[in-house]
Amino acid sequence: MGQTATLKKISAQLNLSISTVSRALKNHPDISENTKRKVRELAALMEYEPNSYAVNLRTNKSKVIGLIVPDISNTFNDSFIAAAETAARKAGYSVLILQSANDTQQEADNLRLCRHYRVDGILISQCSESIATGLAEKYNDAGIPVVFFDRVPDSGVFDTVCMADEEAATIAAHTITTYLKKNILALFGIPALSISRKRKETFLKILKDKPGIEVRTADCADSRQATLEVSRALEEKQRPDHIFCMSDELLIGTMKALHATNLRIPEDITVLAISNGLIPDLFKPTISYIETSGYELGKLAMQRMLENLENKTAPRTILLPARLVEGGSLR
Amino acid sequence: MGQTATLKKISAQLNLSISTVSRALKNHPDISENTKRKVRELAALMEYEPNSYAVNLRTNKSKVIGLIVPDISNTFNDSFIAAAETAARKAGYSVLILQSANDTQQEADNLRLCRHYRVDGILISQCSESIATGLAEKYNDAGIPVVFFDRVPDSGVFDTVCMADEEAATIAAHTITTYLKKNILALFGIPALSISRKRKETFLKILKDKPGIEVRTADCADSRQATLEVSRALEEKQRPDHIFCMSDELLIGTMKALHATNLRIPEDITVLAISNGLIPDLFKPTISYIETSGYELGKLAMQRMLENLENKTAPRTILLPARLVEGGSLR
DNA sequence: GTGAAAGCGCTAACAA
DNA sequence: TTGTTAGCGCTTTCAC
Repeated sequence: MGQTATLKKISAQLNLSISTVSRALKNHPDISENTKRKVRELAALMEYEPNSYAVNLRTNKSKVIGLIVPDISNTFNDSFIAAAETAARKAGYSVLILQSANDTQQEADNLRLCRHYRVDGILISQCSESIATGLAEKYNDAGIPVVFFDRVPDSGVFDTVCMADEEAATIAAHTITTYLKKNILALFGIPALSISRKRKETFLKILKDKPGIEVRTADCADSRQATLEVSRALEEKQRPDHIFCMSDELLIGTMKALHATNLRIPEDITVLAISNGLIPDLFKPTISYIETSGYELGKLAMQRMLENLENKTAPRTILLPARLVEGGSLR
Repeated sequence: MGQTATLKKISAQLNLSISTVSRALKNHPDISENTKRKVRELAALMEYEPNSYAVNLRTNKSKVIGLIVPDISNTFNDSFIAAAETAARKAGYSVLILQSANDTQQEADNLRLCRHYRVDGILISQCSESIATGLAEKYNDAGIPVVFFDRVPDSGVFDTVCMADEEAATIAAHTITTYLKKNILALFGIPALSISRKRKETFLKILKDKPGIEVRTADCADSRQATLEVSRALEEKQRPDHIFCMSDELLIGTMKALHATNLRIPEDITVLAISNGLIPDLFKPTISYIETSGYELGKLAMQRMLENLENKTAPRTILLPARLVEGGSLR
């Protein structure tokens, strides 16, 4: 590390004690203006930067927030991260980002790393339901706030920030009745996640007893599987006249399948997605979508975290309202 | 923080000294198997996790690598980050991700934060040319390796990992002669960045003296501006028969403009981009592109960083070879 | 207005 | 094989 400036070195140069220098840099009222000036000047010259490790060891505050996501490279997660980082920075916090790669073991490792780095709080979008939830309780008890976002656990005992899933699914279902669609293919994510289950249940409940509406659903692990499911459905004699995708990933898979056909949107088939907003705009016509803004969610989640860091309050469930953004894929 | 386990607490419970416990957990040969077993059991029970701040203060190694990017939410950067994080994790490092938001001041702040957190190394995609470069020299001198990626400085005195820009631009130019294109619109990023300049210069040099080829270029700050430039060019009486985009962002802007017309790809106009690979596949037909894999680059850059951390060697310039991925947008 | 000293949790040289 | 001790850089109480 070469010659890093420390309080000791500064104090030696100025013939002052370490504590005086420390106080001077903190603008402590006890210290004379003259001393403060001298200290500050030398500190600037030597490019003094407090050693966070010493500070944290002493104060037991790391000013770091752990952010655990299943995967960074995902238009939703990355805009979430971008917003969260910005909000944290404003409050003097940094963000340690950890990927779980949809792996339960790695998710547990990440929680361990958060302990290792003594993070002040944890923001997590869980990949496995059980593990994270179990550990979260302990962290909360230990005074480390845990805020779940996007992929949140079901029970109401944790702080959660996510889309209004029921509302979004309701909008999606109502669109179908509004546009008089008859033959629906609806794609959802893996049912292990509460976010998938919630959206699917609500969606189906509303359409269930509607006469003359045929709904077929598929649980897709990824975009590739969505392509497969859509291609298969399109080959059947009663092909869908409407496809609903609960995420960007599934929309991408769907469009790949549609592009392989000559079907026109919206004349021959209509499409609706739940999306972060970038992807749907790339198609012609643009795809109508129900917005889930990673950016907004990131801002909200970090705000909630900072609140908890201020003083821990009772768990709250924060829902980001859903809204329909009209593209050209409905008719 | 409640009751965090520490060496002290463990040693008290077992009537051992702190150092014995420390050594036992490190599997030091001096310690008896019996003691090791007892210590490990209690440590597991108490969920002991070494306090990284104490460790780092003592060892002067943080096991953290600072990763500074202009912006996280960008398909290139996020796949880079994902790959870099994975590679770092395997080597026992964590990654502190900092955004510069294309702001020189914030970039300088991020470098300060890296000092504050005493990161072991810095990976940076710079947003301003001068600042980062100046500081990097100092860090390197202080024994903190700095590796530039993607948006790298020109001079050969730093470690850099990026695409083979000249090669990519060469491929792009040759495609034009191969397909007998006559009227080219070529979009580049802001010229303040060496990556833009390099690609543009090479591209133009090759096409310069080719008879019968008309090249028009535009420097675009973002996707919106690309849309504008393309729309404008398409309205002219001598409209382009080929558009080249040096990035995904510019491709998105270009396609938005093309979607607003009735021009068919590739019959009426052809398109080629330099891209990370996700975006071009969303269109119909898919867009041909010269691949710049954020994922590959992230892996390479982190490998180079780890090498430097092992033992610092002379700066090296690592280039990721370019390759053309054929879609349906050329003819 | 300034200094001395203790201690955060850990490692490692030295002692026993 | 285990214990003692010093010290990493900082904050903070207490003393002067």
